[in-house]
Amino acid sequence: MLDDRKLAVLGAIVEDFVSTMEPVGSKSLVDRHHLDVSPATIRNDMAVLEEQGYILQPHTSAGRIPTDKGYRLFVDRISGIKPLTGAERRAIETFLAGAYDLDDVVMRTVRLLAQLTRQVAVVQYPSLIRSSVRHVELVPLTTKRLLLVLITDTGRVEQRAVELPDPVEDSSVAELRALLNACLDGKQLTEVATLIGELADRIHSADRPNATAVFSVILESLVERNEERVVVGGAANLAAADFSRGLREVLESLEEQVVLMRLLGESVDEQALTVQIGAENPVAGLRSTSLVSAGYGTGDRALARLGVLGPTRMDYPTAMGAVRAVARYVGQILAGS
Amino acid sequence: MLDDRKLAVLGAIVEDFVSTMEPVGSKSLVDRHHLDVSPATIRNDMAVLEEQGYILQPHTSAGRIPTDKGYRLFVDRISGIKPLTGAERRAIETFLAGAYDLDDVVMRTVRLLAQLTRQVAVVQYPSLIRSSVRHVELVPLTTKRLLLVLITDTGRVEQRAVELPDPVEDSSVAELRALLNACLDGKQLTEVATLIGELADRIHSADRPNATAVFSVILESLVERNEERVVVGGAANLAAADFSRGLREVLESLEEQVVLMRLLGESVDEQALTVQIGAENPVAGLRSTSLVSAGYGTGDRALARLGVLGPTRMDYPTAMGAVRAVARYVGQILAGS
DNA sequence: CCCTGGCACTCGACCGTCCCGAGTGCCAAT
DNA sequence: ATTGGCACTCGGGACGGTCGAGTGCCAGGG
Repeated sequence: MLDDRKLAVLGAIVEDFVSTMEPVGSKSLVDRHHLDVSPATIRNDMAVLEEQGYILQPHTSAGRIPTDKGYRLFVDRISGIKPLTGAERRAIETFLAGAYDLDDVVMRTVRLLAQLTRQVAVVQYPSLIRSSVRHVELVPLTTKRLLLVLITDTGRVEQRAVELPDPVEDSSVAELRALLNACLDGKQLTEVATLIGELADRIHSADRPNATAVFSVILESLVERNEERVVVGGAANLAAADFSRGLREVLESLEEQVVLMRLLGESVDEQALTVQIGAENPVAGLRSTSLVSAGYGTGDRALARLGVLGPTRMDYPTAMGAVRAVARYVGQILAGS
Repeated sequence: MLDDRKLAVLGAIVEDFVSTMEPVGSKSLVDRHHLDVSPATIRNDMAVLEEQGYILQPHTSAGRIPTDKGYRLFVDRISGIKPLTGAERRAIETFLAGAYDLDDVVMRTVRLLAQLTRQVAVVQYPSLIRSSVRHVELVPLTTKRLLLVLITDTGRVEQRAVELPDPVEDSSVAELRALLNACLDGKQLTEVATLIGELADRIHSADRPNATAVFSVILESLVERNEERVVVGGAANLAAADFSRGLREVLESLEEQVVLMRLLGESVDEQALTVQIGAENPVAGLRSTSLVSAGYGTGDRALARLGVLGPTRMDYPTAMGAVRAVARYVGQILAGS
């Protein structure tokens, strides 16, 4: 029911609208893209496309603009993924290779994506849940206060203060630290909860109040850190794509970690490149934006997601190319360090 | 040369313009504020004020708007600092009291300031330089890699990976850790550089390559971390105050840590409440914005600065009140923890 | 000397009108 | 199925007139 040519017409409309930001008419279509038919034919095709809901005209007797459904079809069946240029690949490589830190990797990735796509970049920290313990450290701050440092194999470091019910001596802190490391080292974070449960029974009753304080903080870190961090960058790019009124709404959404998690969290276990267009995404304030995202991680399991957010009228092929490439490189960097 | 009434007129102009965002004329002034003179008199005063550069008219035969110089005079001599309401004080207190972490304090402070003033909030992390060492921790990750954790008395935790030239055993790591803590504990960070210099001589020659690697990372952390972190929040509030074209510029500036440091760094050792208006501030992209900032810290020394950034036409008395109050509370929280 | 009322003037904002042109839908012809 | 022709629609820009807020100036009065 949708002709090859009609698809081509839709593709052309999307491309023209993305680059000019103006409704596109039958005349301008035929000479910009060398379709070998007359404007009248295009008009007929357009009428069909409109009837099916892929495009619409903002006012009578104006050009057409794609609807969300139109972009969806464009992404799924018409456009490809535009690979990066060699120069861009090299830029990514050198820029990311300079990172010395997980924080630094994430920060650089955000900047990179934002600059590459001229959109807003969002990068989620590698999920705690999917990684494993590399080391647990307990540092006495005062006699009634410890600092708990949890280091994962992805290089992420979580630190939390622990308030102790009883004063404690350095020797028993060392003991607890040794115990924790012996028990947790190398284990998946998902196992930690049960392991700690078993551990609790083996503590001398005198030390038990303090130990349980530490344990509960560890558990808190794991549960509550379901609110994983998402870093945003390149918000300035929103100013260029004028959402006249919606801009405030979008900026507000971008400042809410919870909202960002919901946005990215939709398909967290998929490694795949995903596009959420306009109203498809779960956040109300972002109904006029699209998200192109991909999972990244070491090997084949996805640790987290990253992507770019822009107006629905964004350059999908380019954005998809950039996101896919960056996700791969970040995965390599993480695996290599 | 500037009459009491002329000052009052300027004040009234600023207030009206801030609240209505429209040029204000002589007529509307006299009945909004009950000045007991005729519009004609006001007009004469306005002519003088304009001649002196405190106000200007955007087009002939329109109302007047304040210049940067006008706002400056307003802040310095006319307006006071508007104290917060009781409800606001309580809100600050309860909101900040819930923080369990330095990161959390900073995050909450940013949100608080942004919400209180409906402007963009900027909060600088407590300066490393001005704080002292509470603990140094070395954690072996592999035999050729350590994690260095540096904890300060303000609760700030810096972590850095150290690549070692030679493989190392746990025992010698423990030794080095003990040595570092014995030497550095409780010392001001400013002294650390010299202390480490002395320490280097006391190392067995076999361990020296590894030790110097650790030392150099410590020193790096101190020097390079002159780029202190600044956290920004409430950027959505910029959308309300329409900088039609400048918005992109402003958002870009807010994403550059270096720029923010320059902005706040102007007067870092002053505890005082400071207002930088329009072109007074050192950042080119922020020529149409003002910054109200104050130092905060424990006791009488300022650890860092926090403040709000908004269009030059902002409500200075309220902003100043909020910034001053929040700075005080944050200082208390930091001292108390 | 400072304030005031009056007056002529300016100019931006608003509104209605008009016109143009891009773009459409429909239809008959190929 | 495609095409050329044709009448139609409607948004946007140009033009012009009115309105009113606001100004500067000046002469008169406390």
